[in-house]
Amino acid sequence: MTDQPARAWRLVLEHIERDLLNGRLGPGDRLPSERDLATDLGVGRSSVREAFRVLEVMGLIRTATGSGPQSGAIVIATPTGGMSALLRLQVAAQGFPLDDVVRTRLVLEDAVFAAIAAAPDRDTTYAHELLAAMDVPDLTPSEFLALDAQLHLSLAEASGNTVIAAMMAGLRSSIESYVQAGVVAIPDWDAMATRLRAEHHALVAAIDAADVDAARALVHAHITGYYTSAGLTRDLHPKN
Amino acid sequence: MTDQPARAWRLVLEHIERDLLNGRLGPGDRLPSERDLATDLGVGRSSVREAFRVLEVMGLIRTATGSGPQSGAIVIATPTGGMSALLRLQVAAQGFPLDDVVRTRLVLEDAVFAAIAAAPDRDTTYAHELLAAMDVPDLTPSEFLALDAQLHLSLAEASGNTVIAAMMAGLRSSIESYVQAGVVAIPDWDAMATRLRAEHHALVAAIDAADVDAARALVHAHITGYYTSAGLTRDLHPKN
DNA sequence: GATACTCTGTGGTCTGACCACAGGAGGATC
DNA sequence: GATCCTCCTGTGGTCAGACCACAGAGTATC
Repeated sequence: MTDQPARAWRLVLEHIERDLLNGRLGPGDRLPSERDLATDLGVGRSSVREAFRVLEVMGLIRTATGSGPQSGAIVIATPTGGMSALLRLQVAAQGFPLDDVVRTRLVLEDAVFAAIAAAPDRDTTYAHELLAAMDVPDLTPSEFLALDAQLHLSLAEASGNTVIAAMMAGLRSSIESYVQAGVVAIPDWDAMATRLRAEHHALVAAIDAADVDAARALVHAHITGYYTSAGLTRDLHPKN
Repeated sequence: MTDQPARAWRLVLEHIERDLLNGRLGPGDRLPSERDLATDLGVGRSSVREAFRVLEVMGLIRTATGSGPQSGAIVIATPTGGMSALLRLQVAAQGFPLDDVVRTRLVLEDAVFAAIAAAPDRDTTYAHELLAAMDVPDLTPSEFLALDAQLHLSLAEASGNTVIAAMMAGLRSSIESYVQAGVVAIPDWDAMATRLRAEHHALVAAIDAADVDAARALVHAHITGYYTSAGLTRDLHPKN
């Protein structure tokens, strides 16, 4: 792609990516030890470690000390963590405006609900459990919002698209601190919680009824309503 | 968030994220030197470097040697690169199935076209230039596909949503190697190129005419058509 | 046979040492 | 005084070596 200056850690990264791409390395496999890889590639161990760190934060590998088959660096390919870290940092560094994050969430949520509602074998038992958990009174805003996030995330995962699920998780975590901070801007939290509960119930009901259009309209109102109330976004365009 | 074991490089990462979040650090700002940060945080320089590497790959900072105001680590917040790296590696490690990537691209492309077509002040001059460039005969598949990617990406950027644009760029780059490899599976490349050209022209025309529905239908057919022809995906669900 | 010990290899970290490089400070030159 | 050149400083990039904590396998002991 873009010609990068030949840095040692990039060499390592490219080497591993190549092994991944042609199947020499796959989920569950163990990478060579840092020392071995360093000597094999003719770089220092610190350079290997820098590459490993990138892979770890991106959710590609997990590292463990000690000996045995579970030690060392192992390919795991857990996309959620990496996506969360990336989006969180980019939002923090103002690479992504909050409005765009919310708008994107709207787009993806839309697709999620459409996919679930249209799926013949949708299973919403977990969603119903979360709904019940959120109906418990006297939840703190933090607890409520955590369950809220879990509900939306579980639906995203239920849609069957791992990429969208990971992106949703990332988007959510990227604005989490802002959402938490926005609670104070909501004059009557109890009223807001009641409203969100009702909207969630309606949302899941629409899914159960396979009513795609209703689900879309509901989720749109649901999300925009909360963010504008919390003072996090300006008015969002009707579409996208 | 998830309780991580206290690792030195994580400490650095969290420190920088905190500075980013509360505004002590912003785009264009220079980070302390690696040595200073190391002594300030009470960690080794190698740990600082590991954190910097993560930030660099994620597109948060850029580093430069030498002295002066342009040297050192500078916050840039360029999301595209990081998103591309993340998605590319995750696809390579089979964390993201190819089908999900294509499906997600469909969802986002859909939103892009809807947003552009609905925008009152859309400017498609660059898109038209790219269309003209693609009309040049005797382009190699590689050149053609590169222009194709550029066209779609430019439209995503024109939609005004930086998050979606970055995601589109990432999705594209994550499957680039597969797309290139899939060319050989296409029996008559010239016919395919002709078809893609026609579809692109129709797509941009729909945008110019502000015909959202037509644009959506066209982009859907456009993308699914290519990927199935290249043998990259099974049949994709009609929605999502 | 069960238990306790040692030994090995792993990542995690720190330190110190170079290198190449870019830019500024200061002197030499005109 | 203005210009050019040189040296010096501080930067990231890299490597080598040294510890540490840890987990597991192998071994000795009871």
